[in-house]
Amino acid sequence: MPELPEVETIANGLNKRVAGDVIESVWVGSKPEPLKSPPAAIAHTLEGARIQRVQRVGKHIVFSLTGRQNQQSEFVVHLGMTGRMLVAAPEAETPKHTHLTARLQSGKELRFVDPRRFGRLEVRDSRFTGPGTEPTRISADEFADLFHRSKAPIKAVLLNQKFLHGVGNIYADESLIRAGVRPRRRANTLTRAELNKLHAALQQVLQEAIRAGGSSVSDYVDADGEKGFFQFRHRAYGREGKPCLKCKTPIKKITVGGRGTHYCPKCQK
DNA sequence: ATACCGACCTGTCAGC
DNA sequence: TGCTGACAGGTCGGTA
Repeated sequence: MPELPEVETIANGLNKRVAGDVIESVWVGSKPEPLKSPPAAIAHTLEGARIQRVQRVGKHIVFSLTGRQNQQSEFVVHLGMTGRMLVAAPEAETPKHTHLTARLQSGKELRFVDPRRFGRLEVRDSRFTGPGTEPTRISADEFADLFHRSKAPIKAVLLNQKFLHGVGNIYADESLIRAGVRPRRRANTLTRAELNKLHAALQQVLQEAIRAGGSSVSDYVDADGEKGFFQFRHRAYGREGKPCLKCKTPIKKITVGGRGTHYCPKCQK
């Protein structure tokens, strides 16, 4: 489901609602799939801990915790395709596919729900910095350095979290159409001017999407149950057959790196 | 080293 | 109405 702007929106929403709260008790579902840490370790780290703050790192939600003995730890959540972190009243019905619930001192309940179980939960005592570089902060020079050597299609490189973390299928397509670059172009064939354009386009798209609260494709909602509205500003993603907003040429859909990929055959070179 | 491809899961929707 | 298959915002590990 969620890429950088959606995760950022969710993390900010969670931060507003649970920062400062204390986790009193934790229930972890028995299915091992969504867990990267053993259930007992998750429960042990979370119970009694105070949530200092909630932030986004790449596509991950990071809860910074202080334990009973003042020890620092982190609870790292990856939502996969369909994961959700919800803050609910305890009496609210528990949704299907709930894998973790945490009772908070304030009376609220934090819930992790994930039908497809592609999400991951992990506790750790060292700081999580993510697999790659933050696309929102990278400079044009660093950006060019990162990409100019790879022979993979530029879209595949944008999706590779070890380079930039946080960019997913929607924002890869949206930044490429804004930069006028075809998704199948080998990264090392992009000129410096094109890389600069792509760098600017990506940062602009991410910023706009964050301001819009993310893209709600199908059923995405943030921590408050609010939909984002960046989907109305998509130029490529989900617009197969519809006219390009610039030149009216129908948007094409192909597969790149195994992912559905949308682009304008005329505007993108 | 690099790059495809299936696997991991469930839900939804289009087509028959 | 109901079945089947394709597809979905992500990542990992295997194979060529």
